[in-house]
Amino acid sequence: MTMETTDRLTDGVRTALRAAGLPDVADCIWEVPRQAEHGDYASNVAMTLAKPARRAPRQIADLIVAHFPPLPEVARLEIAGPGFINVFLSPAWTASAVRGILAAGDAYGQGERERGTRLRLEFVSANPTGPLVIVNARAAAIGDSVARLLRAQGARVTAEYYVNDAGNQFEALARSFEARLREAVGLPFTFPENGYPGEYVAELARDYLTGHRLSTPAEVDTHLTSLGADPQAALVRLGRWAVRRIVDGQRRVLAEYGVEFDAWTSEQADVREAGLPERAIDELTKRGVIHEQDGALWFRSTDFGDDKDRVLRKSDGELTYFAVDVAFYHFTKFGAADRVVTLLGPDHHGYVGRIRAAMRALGHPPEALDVLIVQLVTLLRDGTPVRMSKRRGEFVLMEELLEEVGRDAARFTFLTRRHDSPLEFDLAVATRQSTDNPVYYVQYAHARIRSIWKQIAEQGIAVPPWSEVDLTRLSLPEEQQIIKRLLGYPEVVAAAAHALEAHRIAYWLQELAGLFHPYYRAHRVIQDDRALMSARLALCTAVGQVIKNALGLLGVSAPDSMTRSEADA
RNA sequence: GCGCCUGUAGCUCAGUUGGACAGAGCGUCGGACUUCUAAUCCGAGGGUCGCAGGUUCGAUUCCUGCCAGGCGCACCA
Repeated sequence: MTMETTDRLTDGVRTALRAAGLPDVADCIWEVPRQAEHGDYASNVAMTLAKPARRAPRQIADLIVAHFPPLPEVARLEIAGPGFINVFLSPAWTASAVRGILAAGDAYGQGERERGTRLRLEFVSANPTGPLVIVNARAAAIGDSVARLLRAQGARVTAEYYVNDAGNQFEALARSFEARLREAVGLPFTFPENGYPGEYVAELARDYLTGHRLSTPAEVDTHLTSLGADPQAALVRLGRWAVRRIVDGQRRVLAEYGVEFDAWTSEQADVREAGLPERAIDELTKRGVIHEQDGALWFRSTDFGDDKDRVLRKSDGELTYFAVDVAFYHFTKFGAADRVVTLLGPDHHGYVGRIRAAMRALGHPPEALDVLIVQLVTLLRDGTPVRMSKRRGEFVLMEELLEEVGRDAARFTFLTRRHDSPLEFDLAVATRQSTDNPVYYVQYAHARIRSIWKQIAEQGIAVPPWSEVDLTRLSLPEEQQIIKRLLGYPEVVAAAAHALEAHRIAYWLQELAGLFHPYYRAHRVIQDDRALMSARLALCTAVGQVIKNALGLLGVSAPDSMTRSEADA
């Protein structure tokens, strides 16, 4: 793997600093200036050194430039403004860099910043009480892309889905399910007050009856009493059946979406029945941060930055959800990982403080836990919000979204917003197969490049191996600009992974496509000047490769051709 | 009342962990198809970066206050 250009520039600066007898810097920020006159890279290192070196920024910049070692990629250095060092790359070197991109292929853009990190990434984790809805699709798109980004940086990522198959919500589902079973055959029933009224529970009940060959009230009555020694045990068995079916449905939709999880952790089986909450309480007790009050067991989370102390075991003897979560985070997550990332909905953000407090109390470094809040999605149909009411069981399902807009458009659209920002998802726009829809703009660039190759093959044109192609023919300003863009890609991936922000890739892709399309229209690749053709072909192939790699990080396909459907033709 | 998030072009949003005249897409207006796919391209117009202070050589970015919107503040999950 060749070193990044910016790393080599940083080495150059440090060499110059040593030679000039100036203090060293740990790192050196290289940014790509907005304006071409400011060069290809610019650094403010001279300004940051002004204080420790007790010299004027421009004077330091002069010394750095004077002592900078010759590098093949650097054409010249300039000092500008208050002390910026502007780097101008050599066009010949830039052009030759295309070869490196082509050689790296699918691996281009991967890095080592998270090499060896064991990372546990939890996302979606919808309650197993109903099908996935649109906000889950957003979390799935973001979480899966963050997982891909981190893997591209060498992290060993476990994508985890936590199934809350215990507690009040589980019980409400089980009671709803039982009521629907009785209702289906005409037995008397009372629908639970906090139950799940959605039609899917009734559907599930009908499936259950069919599967168990039950049709008459008498059969159902006998069956229900045969399920367990007491009504509670029977209810639990019914509930488990319903949860299994619902979770299977969630898993299926996620798989269609291209999202696979490595771990499906069950609150009931993997945390509660494994006795982890009790062990967590023991550990906290040993650390002296537990006290009893009013018959309940409290964790003194205020000692660790929380607003108020939190109950772990209620006065009725039951564990709180928090106690279970502390165990889940401490044993299951941190037991198998150095770093933990969780995506949560905005309704849970008040919860983050106490989990952080508990992890600090248990000795986990605060920076090892990241919580990303994924904001809500407002669904629009032709500009007007689609009303959703969970209480009435009315919401837009994730599978309906997939059916209507497709996997690529859905995922890409979710990744055009920062996770922290509320999202308006306009179905009309996401469905439209046109310019409005950035995913097609990017995919089209890839398809156009593949199409050039198709032409090459059809016309029987021979293309020499890249090692024999004279890349210095790539001298147009547009070509230089595109190559420099491609060279910045690994840094964008690294930064996106570090910030846990997949949307940066989506924006970067749109900008790359925005450079490619005008170039493609203005300059022909296939032409009589075969040397120039080969050089341009190398560039286009590199662009296609990087688009494919970047779309891969978003879980979006890179098609060889675009076929517009009749409706929008 | 307390806490978190958000406030950037008509709309939806970026803004590279404090940098050099503030960006994109859509929408509006005007143009370009005998060409490797026009799902494309070219051009024009559009802004007191919510408001007011502060830190800094330098602030859309950091700090404080205020205004507006969203969400959360259980011995619920």
